[in-house]
Amino acid sequence: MAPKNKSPASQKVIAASPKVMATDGSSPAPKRQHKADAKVATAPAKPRPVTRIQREKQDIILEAALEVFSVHGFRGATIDQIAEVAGMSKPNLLYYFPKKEEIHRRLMSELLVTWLAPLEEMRADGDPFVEIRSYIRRKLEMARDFPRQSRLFANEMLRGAPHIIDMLEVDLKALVEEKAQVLLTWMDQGKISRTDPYHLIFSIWATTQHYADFDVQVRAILGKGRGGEGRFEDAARYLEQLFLHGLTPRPKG
Amino acid sequence: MAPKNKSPASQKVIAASPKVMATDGSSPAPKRQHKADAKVATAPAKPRPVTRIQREKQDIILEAALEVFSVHGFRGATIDQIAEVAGMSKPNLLYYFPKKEEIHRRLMSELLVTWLAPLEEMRADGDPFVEIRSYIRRKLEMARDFPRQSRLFANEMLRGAPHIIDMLEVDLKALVEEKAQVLLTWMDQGKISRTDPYHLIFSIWATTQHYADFDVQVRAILGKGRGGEGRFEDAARYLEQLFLHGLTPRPKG
DNA sequence: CAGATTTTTGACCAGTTGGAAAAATGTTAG
DNA sequence: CTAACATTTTTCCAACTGGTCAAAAATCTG
Repeated sequence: MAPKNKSPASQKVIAASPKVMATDGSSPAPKRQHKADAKVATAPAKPRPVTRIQREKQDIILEAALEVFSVHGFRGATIDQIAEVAGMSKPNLLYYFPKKEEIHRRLMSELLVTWLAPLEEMRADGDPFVEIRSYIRRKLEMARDFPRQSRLFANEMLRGAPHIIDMLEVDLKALVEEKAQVLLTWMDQGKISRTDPYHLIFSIWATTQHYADFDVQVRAILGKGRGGEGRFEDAARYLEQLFLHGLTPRPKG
Repeated sequence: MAPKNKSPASQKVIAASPKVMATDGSSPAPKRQHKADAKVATAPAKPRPVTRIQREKQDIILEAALEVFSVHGFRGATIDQIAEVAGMSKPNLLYYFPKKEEIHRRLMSELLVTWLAPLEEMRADGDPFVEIRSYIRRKLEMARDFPRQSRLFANEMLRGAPHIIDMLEVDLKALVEEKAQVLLTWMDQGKISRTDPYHLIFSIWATTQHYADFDVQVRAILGKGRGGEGRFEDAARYLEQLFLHGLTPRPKG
């Protein structure tokens, strides 16, 4: 496997998700305009000022924002903090993201995409146990490799998900319903134990993300000995046993 | 300007935990002193009123603080917000808790006690399945009845638990180690499947608290139909199956 | 290279924040 | 009733907040 993680690698995480550009449509055109310059009727020939520098700086900012937002939440984080982590002045940061909320929105929409990817990969035509096992693995790897994203997500949930509630109710719900259907099919076929597919998915989310969101607690309890890097391997083994053993249909006895 | 009563039921939540009174060093109410005996040289006796009113107001403040801290976290919450929810002016609130941090600290230390109680109740001399099942039930009930406490705890974890890391590494760790030992004994006796007791406990925490911390997500996915009050019953049934079925030792064959 | 454009910076602002001080208003024991 | 103490309110403040703006600096054009 790839027992590597750490900050430098995770740097690209968010940007490395060119999948869908969800509901954000922010044209970062920091074009300075005078009041007199009203919008032209049809502006199709809008030059895209997305220069190299702009993209780089935006990535740096988003990375810094991830660092701060994931710890303090939206309200608790300050632009100054983010700017400092990003190594630039506050006005300079605001040149790229005129609003604090905009940074967060970008982060959230990009996050959702990467966050749902593992579940999307669960194939109906695969072997149930292999698929579920792989899904758990992938989720656990994300908790290990991208803990900040996990915490960012958790922070948003705790607040009631004001910025992404729509996406949850539409995209996420649809995806989960689809996969729940897959699980139900497997159950009907007797391939896995009959149980509630929704709560099954919830429990996989909960158990895997726990190792990112409650990392401090996990470490504190496991201590120096077992709290090291190996804890994810232990967790993987345990969760596999919990879910697969639990799902194994037992011959009536 | 009428301070509006919020949820009267939830008002007493924290105070309603008469369990242990932990680490908060509220010494047994020193009566009011007259100046006569106040001037004793060796009197380190701080004037600690703790009148009835004080206790009432403090409870109101703590309740309001729970409401706000559990949503916005420590940094994101403001004293003004808390004061408004508590139905008093900011300076008035500061009269009872001179520091914002102090409110949070109180909340956290009281929380830890109630939060660990369910695990403490898991008896080594009981039937393993009954004990584990009861533990899961209790934790789930707490997620259902005291979701704000759960979120307060989660918020603290996400930040790295700066205010309670010590307690985690000492009290919590000791408790978990004790109970892990109990679980190991049961495993040795062949009463439950052999597995990692620490991660087993983690997974119970994760799955149960999920229904409080990620409540928005759960509701969004289950929709109006199954997202109602019944979701906790469904969750209880599911989790019971997951853990107990998963732990049932199967006759080898 | 000049000129145009993009990026960065420093000064600044209005509103919010945690908190201090003190005056004003209860409350209560004697 | 009244002094002593408890509580509340009013006023204030310095630091911080998200954000603006024009000018300076850097970069990109031809």
